Amino acid sequence: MVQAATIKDVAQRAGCGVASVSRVLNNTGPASATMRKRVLAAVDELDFHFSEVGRSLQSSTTKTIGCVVPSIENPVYADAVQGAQEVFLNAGYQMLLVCTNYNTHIETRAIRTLIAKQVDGILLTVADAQNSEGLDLVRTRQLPHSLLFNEAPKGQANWSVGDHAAAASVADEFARNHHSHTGFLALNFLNSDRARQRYEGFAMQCAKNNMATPALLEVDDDGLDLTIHLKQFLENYPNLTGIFASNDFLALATIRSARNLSIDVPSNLSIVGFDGIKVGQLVQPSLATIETVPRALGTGAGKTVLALINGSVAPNQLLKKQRFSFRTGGSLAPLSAESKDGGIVTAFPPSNDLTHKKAKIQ
Amino acid sequence: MVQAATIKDVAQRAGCGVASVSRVLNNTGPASATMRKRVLAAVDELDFHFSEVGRSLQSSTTKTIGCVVPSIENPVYADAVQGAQEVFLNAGYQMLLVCTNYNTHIETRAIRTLIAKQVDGILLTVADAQNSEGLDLVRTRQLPHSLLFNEAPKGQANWSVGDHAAAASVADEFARNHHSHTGFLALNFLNSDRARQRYEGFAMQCAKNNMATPALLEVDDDGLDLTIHLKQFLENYPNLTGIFASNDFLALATIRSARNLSIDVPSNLSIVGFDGIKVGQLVQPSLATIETVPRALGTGAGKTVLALINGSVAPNQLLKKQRFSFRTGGSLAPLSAESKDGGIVTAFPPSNDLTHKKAKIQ
DNA sequence: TAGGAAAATGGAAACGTTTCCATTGGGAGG
DNA sequence: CCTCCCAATGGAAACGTTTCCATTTTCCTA
Repeated sequence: MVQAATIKDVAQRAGCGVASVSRVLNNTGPASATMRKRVLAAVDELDFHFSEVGRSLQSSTTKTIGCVVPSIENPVYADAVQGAQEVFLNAGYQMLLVCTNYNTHIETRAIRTLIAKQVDGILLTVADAQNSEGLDLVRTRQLPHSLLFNEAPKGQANWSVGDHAAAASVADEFARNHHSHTGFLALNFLNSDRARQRYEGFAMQCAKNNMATPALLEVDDDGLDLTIHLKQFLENYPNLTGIFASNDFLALATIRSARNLSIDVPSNLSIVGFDGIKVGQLVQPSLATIETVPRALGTGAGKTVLALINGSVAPNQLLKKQRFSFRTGGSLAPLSAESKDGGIVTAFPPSNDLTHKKAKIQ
Repeated sequence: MVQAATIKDVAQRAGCGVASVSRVLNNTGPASATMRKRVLAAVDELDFHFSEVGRSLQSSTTKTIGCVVPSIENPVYADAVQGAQEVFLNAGYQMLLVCTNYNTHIETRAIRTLIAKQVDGILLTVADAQNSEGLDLVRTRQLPHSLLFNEAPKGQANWSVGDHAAAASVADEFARNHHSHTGFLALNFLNSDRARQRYEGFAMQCAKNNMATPALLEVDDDGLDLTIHLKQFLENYPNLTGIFASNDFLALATIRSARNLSIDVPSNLSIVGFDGIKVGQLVQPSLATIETVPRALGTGAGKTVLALINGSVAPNQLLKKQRFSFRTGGSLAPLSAESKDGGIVTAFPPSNDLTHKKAKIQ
């Protein structure tokens, strides 16, 4: 690490005081033409650049914004993060990124560190917005911030999908296609308020549509092979004709597992995903899903934080209808009369056990 | 923004000098039991936390590492970034992330800013490692750094796939399957040294295998609809039986476009991708591709930078064979004898065939 | 040419740490 | 009881900026 020149070196070289250097370089306050020339020359010779650390200490602003998300391996978060990052960069800010892996302990510690680093603002997706130590810290310091993907209580800044309503619309689509026995497939159900809201929205709307309460299947890793889980799930719930997967990867993995089990999608089983990732449109059958706009959420939340920082007016939140939409796809088809009276059930003989107990499969 | 307490406030409250506070809190130097108690009490009452900015200024270390990549919308980079980020976090460092969108101007500016912020190290994927202003800056400052995905000249730190060799192995696979007329499909060909290296490695090995020089098709946006491009490409090169796409998304998009054109993959056209993204295994036909280990590259490069920072020994680079491997998949099939003597050529008539009749296009 | 206002300039304090060094106080050994 | 030593403690400098304010210089005008 070669030692960088400081403003003192420049002053010495230019034969002036540090104040003059600062004034010239920042164009603040008066300076004679000769002084300008001398300072600029010295800067050039020494390849001087300001130390942002010194500046931050003096100005108590770091031009840095924190961003906390569960994981950018999920393209939804990745897109949002990238969108926010671009907004920040254009405004002269840089972004400190932390991925928490849905671990609240990491989440809290990360937020603490970001505060200690004196970020000017913070963007965050927490595991549970109702109960987040880190979020409380941010709030009590009144640090400019916006939630991302999490819904916030009363008028607090947040950019979210509207998981409850979106999931409800999936129930409506199943109803429109005459499915009445459905399942909900979740990953990280315990660690994410979004997954829970999706389940609740879905279940609520199923009830409204006089459909059966959806059966719940939790999986705890996103390994690709759901085949065994799916087989067991379908054995436990032989009437099932549709599955709502809480994200598109799960949905695609389910389709593939169904293929392994020789269950045709959609004629024997309909699948709907959530998120609207790009590949969903490339595959065969194409994936019916909730299409979301993660990038727009990211840029929106980014702009909100910037507005909070410099006291300008925040951009409008997205209207409800712009936040998600149902995307039709080949993985969801109307339930045929044939299927209804047993077409697929032959493969999964009805069991006597009609109770909807939770199918938690390790 | 509520004003945070400083070490002076703590000292005042505890009725001691700031030096004592520092000693107690950092466990450096002696302190009496009563002093300890008083300081700790004051810290508690004021909810004091050190300002990392003040610390950085004094210690000239920021516990921050920069990371510059083209885009985390690409899961390959996202995985690598996340891996590195975890390594950093475990070592007590945080990560400043910048996405350049393959724009060298942004790349250079970002690196400049990171240096001004006095990051302790930097991880970077540049557009062209042979000619990168930003990389030069990093090198002349002797800032601890590692390249990621870029290959570096002579013993400089880098964690890369080995694009040339990997692409060569694709040529070998095509040869093994009796394909001799192939195409190379590239995105960002002009902006990425990786894409060029892949093409070169592929072309070189094609030549070694006595295959035709691969036809090159560049596309300039990653919109999903390659159909028109593909149609034209196949018309221009009617003998083509295999396409090597420079990443898996392009490969999947190509398969889908082929489907639109009623060209069956793999019986009429074989496709091989690059990267080995997860969904490649979920789709039908599964994607033959070069499987890479982006996460391992990210963690490796992260550890290398940390080692460079604290002078310890860097982890071993991955051996060549561990960096990539060919993953077989349903999208690549042997060219059948039938096809060879005209079976598929009906769909792709030789240039002397005037009919140019293709199976149901568009 | 003297006077004065405006322009130019530099010194120093402040931001929040750590650490060097000097000072204080207490206890043990003579 | 006096020394001496060591533990404990606090003051102050240093890190790299910005900015206030006092001082010097310049340049007009009377």
